[in-house]
Amino acid sequence: MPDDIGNELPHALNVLWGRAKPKGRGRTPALSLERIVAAAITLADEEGLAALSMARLAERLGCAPMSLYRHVTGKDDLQLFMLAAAPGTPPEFGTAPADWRGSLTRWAVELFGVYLRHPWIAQLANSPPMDPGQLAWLDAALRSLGGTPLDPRARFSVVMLVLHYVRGAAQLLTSIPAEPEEGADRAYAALLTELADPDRFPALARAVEAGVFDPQAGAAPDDDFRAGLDHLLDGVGVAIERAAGA
Amino acid sequence: MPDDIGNELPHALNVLWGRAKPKGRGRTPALSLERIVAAAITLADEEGLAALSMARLAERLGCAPMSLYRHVTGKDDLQLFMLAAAPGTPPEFGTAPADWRGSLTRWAVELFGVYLRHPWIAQLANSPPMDPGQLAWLDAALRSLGGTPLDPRARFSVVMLVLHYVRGAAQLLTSIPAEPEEGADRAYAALLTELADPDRFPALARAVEAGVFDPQAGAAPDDDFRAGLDHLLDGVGVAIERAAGA
DNA sequence: TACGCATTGCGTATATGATACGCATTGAGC
DNA sequence: GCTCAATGCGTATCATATACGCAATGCGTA
Repeated sequence: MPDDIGNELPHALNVLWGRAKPKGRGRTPALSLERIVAAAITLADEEGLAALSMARLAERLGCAPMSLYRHVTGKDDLQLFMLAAAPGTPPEFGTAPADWRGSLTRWAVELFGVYLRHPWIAQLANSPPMDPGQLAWLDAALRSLGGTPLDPRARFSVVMLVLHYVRGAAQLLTSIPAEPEEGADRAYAALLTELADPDRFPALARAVEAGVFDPQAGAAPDDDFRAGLDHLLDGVGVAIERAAGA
Repeated sequence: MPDDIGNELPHALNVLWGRAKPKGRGRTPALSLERIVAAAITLADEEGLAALSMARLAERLGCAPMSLYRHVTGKDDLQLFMLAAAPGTPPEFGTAPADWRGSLTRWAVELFGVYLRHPWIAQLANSPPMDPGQLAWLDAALRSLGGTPLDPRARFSVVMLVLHYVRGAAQLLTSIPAEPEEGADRAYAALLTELADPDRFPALARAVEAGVFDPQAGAAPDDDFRAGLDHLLDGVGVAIERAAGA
């Protein structure tokens, strides 16, 4: 790993990959990158990404806005750090687990939980993962397929498929307020009932009528997620059997 | 369809669903909602979502920034209009096409094209679709499954699965600059080669080594997309056969 | 034909936010 | 105790969204 890695890379990546300079003497830092990132994550979790401003973050940390810039080159940089830190560590399993489906399911469910806890991740992640945090998750997912006969390209394709599904499902779920809030908009289901004109949107109208959008009685909120995931993994199973037969 | 539909809804939705008031006399409008939305879409396409500001939009339209607010209540409103207009109309097929797989594939490929032409859609769409434009796409996808034995809930689940995949794949593709641009960062593949330490990320290192991230010689850019889509539809096929057998 | 007013266009002002720049502060090592 | 590097932060600037109200304008009507 040569040390000229990121001459043109965002500052955050250089730090995350351990190329921080060993600063010695000087004033004792009252702030630290870890504290800043942790506070930023908490703020985004509690009040949404739109509420995350340098000023409000500084307020929470009890420091002046400009103090943050000693640890972070800018807001983009901060957001990269947040993306790397928030997901935590992926589930552990060996290099070639016997039960690929169980492993990958666990991975997906845990990642789903991450997205639900930090909905802003989905709004932020526009660039491909390049930090150690996200690459660890990616590696874990690839490892879950280590015991299958799939070739590397197919494995990656499967992992991306699962990743996109997890992300999309979480984003959809967090964007729909579960209950008709006191003040604002009625429930999504009720709205669709009014808007889905059977002449204009026949299939949609039938779905609404069948109660697809009504909250399921006694169902866990991630039941729909699990059902879709199972469809998806059925397809992966087909590909695996095909590769095994070939 | 009662006319008190959207007392608490965003202004854009009321307009889109045809509840615009029949204004009569007055000064002849030099601006129109259509022109504003079209210009906003062009701007976002050409310079990215970040470059879309009311001031820059007004500049392009040759009007003062505040003039826009006569047609749109705010920037959020404008973005709703953009989301409704940009996708255009979905592919046409009957209520119960015989070839569900062909229909759904066509739908997915066309939607993929929409996302590639307008990458900002993926960054914007945080709320569930409620405008006629997006509901038309949703309806078309549901119709593609009209001839299958899947129940309504399963159909919706499948459509969401495809939608999430299309969105995620397009977002990933547009976020990676194909070639190492002159100025900035090297290609993603080269970067991963340096960062994927085999001890820390064994599965990822193996994938990199196998050339998963290298551009395929003589392959269309959407080949990877089609491959993933086929995996996905295999899973749908399994579900359909299961439902047919039951 | 001329007038009145509804409706649009826009100038001004304000609030919020990101961040460049440079000075003040402080504490570890000499 | 002194020095100086590194931190904390005050001030200023620029971009942006948008409230508010006046000015411009042309249709319906007298």
